[in-house]
Amino acid sequence: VVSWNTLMSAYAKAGDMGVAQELFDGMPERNLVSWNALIAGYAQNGQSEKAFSIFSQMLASGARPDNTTLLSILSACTHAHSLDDSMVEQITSLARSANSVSVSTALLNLYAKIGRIKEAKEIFDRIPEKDLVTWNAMIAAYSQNRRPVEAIELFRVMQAMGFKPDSITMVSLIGSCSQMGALGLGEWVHAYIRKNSIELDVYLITALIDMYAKCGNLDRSHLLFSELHWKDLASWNAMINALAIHGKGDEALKIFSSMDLDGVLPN
RNA sequence: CUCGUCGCAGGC
Repeated sequence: VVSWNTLMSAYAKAGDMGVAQELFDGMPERNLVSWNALIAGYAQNGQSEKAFSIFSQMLASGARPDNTTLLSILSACTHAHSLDDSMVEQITSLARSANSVSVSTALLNLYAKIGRIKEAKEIFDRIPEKDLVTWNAMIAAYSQNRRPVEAIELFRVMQAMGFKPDSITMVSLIGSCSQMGALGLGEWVHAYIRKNSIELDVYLITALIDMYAKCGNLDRSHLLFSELHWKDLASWNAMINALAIHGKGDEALKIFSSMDLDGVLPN
């Protein structure tokens, strides 16, 4: 079984769900991990509907879902294009009774993605042993729902409780500063990043490029962009948008035409 | 052997 599971999840990770499904169907025996690997595969490949239908088959077969199953299903819900309310209620009631930090964090994230921020915060408050991922998820929830003030307030609480933030925390904070047009605060966060040697990855640099542009400091955006060596689609878009905001359409077009020289295709 | 958190733009 273990070898079949390993093989199946290798195909799932490679995005070949056709083969993964065939392996699952042809297995001499299945265990919980087999179900979990198949569901996780569909969830990770954006085929949420398939993940749900395998999940129902799993329940019908008498297998008991564990926390890993719930995490994959919650992830499928979070990335689904459309969700009916009865599905959400069913999954969330299962997830609420799981009493696990990771399941609660995934549930919090689902509520946030569907705009039910109040419920997300309730889940967050009830998690006794919050870890870094939990804090990051809630701060991101506020940032993504355009509630920058609450995001920053929660970061203060996180600090007061002695948690060390990472680059993911910083991306949400910088995003909040962009939304508020708060240059001073943005510069403070940038200084905090340097002082605490937080890793500057593409995500964080892109957030900084966007923040400086939206807060009126285009030169800093330019500088960060030129120092960024592995630019991806989002970082190019951020820089093009930065120039556009400042009325520099000609420069934006120039940057746009150098994208393909860098091997990135515009969207 | 399977699992939770992050950026730009666009669409609506």
